[in-house]
Amino acid sequence: MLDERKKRVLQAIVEEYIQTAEPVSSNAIMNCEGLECSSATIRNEMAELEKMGYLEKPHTSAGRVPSAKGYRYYVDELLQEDKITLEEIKYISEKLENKVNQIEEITQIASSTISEITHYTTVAIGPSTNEQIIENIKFVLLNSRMMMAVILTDTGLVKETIIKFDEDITENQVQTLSYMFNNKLKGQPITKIDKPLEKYLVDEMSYSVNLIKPIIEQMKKVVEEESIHLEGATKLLELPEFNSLEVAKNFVNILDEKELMADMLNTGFAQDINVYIGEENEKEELKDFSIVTFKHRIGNKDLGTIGIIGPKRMDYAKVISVMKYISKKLNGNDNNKSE
Amino acid sequence: MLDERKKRVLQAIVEEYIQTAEPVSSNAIMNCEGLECSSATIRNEMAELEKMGYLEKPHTSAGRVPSAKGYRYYVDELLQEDKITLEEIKYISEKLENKVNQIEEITQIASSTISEITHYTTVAIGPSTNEQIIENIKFVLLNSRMMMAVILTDTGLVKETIIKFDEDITENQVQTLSYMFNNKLKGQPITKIDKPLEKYLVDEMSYSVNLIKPIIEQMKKVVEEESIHLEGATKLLELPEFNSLEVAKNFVNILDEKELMADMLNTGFAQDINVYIGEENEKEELKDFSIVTFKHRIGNKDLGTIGIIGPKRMDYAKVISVMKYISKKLNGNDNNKSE
DNA sequence: TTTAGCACTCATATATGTTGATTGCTAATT
DNA sequence: AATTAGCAATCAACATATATGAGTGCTAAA
Repeated sequence: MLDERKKRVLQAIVEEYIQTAEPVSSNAIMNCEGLECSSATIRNEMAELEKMGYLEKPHTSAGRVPSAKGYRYYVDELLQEDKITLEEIKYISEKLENKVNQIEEITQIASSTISEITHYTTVAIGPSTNEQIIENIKFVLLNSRMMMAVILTDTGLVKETIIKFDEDITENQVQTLSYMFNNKLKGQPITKIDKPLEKYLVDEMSYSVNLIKPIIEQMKKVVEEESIHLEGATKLLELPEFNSLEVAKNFVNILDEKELMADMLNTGFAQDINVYIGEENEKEELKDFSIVTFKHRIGNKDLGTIGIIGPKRMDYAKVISVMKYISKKLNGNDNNKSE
Repeated sequence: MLDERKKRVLQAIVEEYIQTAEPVSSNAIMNCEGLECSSATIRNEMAELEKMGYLEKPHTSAGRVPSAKGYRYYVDELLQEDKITLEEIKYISEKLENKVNQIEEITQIASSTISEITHYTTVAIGPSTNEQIIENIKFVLLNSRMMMAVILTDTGLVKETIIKFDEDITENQVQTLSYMFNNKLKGQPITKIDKPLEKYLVDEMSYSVNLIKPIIEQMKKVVEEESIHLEGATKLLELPEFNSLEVAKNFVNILDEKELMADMLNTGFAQDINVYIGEENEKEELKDFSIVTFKHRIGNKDLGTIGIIGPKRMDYAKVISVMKYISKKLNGNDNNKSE
């Protein structure tokens, strides 16, 4: 357990470092609130905090920098969560309330709003489709060789795809297909669109392979697609820690790897808001970054995940308060009178 | 007009510089084909070429670098276009023939193929929708307050969007709407989906505003959306000229600006393949890059534009031959026996 | 327990020297 | 008249030395 003054020192250092990105010296925080003592005293405290693992020194004659443990302590114990302004609350409300009709888009809008306010990069991923239940399937004949399939799920998600055939099809065929597919799939999880179904329809129901195969394949493909959405990809490049070309390149490459992003968003959801600081990230590539994520859900329905990715010295107070607010708004339990 | 040896020298310098990204010295090209003379002679030629504006010197004791004028001369007069290998031809054919069914996707596939082969960044933009003619409109009732609209155009383009209503709608309403819209819009340019139409339907045909307004607005929106597709965005970052953080950041920021990209692809199409070298680009931001574009069209139907963006010292020979080949393949006049 | 004082450390900045690639010119050669 | 060898001059790039100063850690006094 840290005594009161050590907490103060740690907090001051974390906050100063978040702001300046420069190692913090004993002088720099001497005049901070609640620290009315000399730099020498602070140096002593700093030395102890370092021994306990909360701080690090880049080199002997530099100031101190928070360690992962330091950030963690700060986030868990010291953070003050009221760093969201009234203007921001207003802005968020506007953005979200305007467009509540597009269920797929809402996560993206939330994600871009977060990026705008925090100036970090955000990643949004749609709901993991394979947990969803098919509510309805529509087939629409477009022309003699093209059909559109529309899949509706219980979460309100809509996936649509165009299917092309090598032979002509008729409105009648589409009708019976539509009936058949709905009959087999309504109320079933979306993963039931698979090879066995194709086999069943061809072998047992004696539909033509040329007809069924493209339908199943295309629907399967579109259903499995994960839609990842990046916002503010270049924002981090403005930060001083990205002044090394090495790091900047690295970051851009990370963002390019969609799978990594998806993984990142899909790990562990113990709390409503999850914070991973530097080395706490499972992926090696992310160990220089901090990540804050939350799931957008209504009831127990997963509607997507939003993550923010920033430097280890990200402004946790702001990020977390913004995330909490948006999460509350999205997930419906908003009893906040913002206007 | 340049004499034969000057041409040789210019060509050697351009090609060497494209390969190495280092200023080219008189020694370096002494043993090039058709240049059996001493470095001193080459130096004399180089000095003259510089005076004429084809070459530049970064500083006194460095080699020469081609100027924009130099590249231009090279592209117009000296370039040999057979820099596409058999493997590449095979690869392209495979990629393109595999997926000729998705009309929207084809431009993107072509674009990603080009990026893979050339190792530059490519940008693809869909056909400019507002020239297209509506062939058919389908409305599909999804549930009591959601409808999907599908628009088919003469180029085979399909746009679809979900429309939500504030009041319940019936299958019957959708039927008459569908009839009405098709009646008014079939054979019309896509730009006819506009405010006057809304006004007409509401005022003259006495449809409910609550019904018509969301339909028109949403369809208008989806039709106007420009779909820009980037491929290999990080590839250029590997090139030595992007070793300056300044340039790298600048590049990433450029790619982020969708409008700029769209503009870039939509300027001037005098030739089938257009080459803009450095300062020749209208946009200030692009003056350190070269851009090669071509339009994907069948007959006089515009199906999209593909552009490649690379350093001024891009491998024009390769890029142009790949682009020409793909353009030929896409645009149908392929009388090349590749297999 | 706190703090003033001071020697020590070390990244950063600046100046200075060295190297080597490359040019441009001149004079000799073809 | 055109080509080429030879050589001084140039200058970025690298390496090395020197100075600066911000910041610490320790000691001893308050």
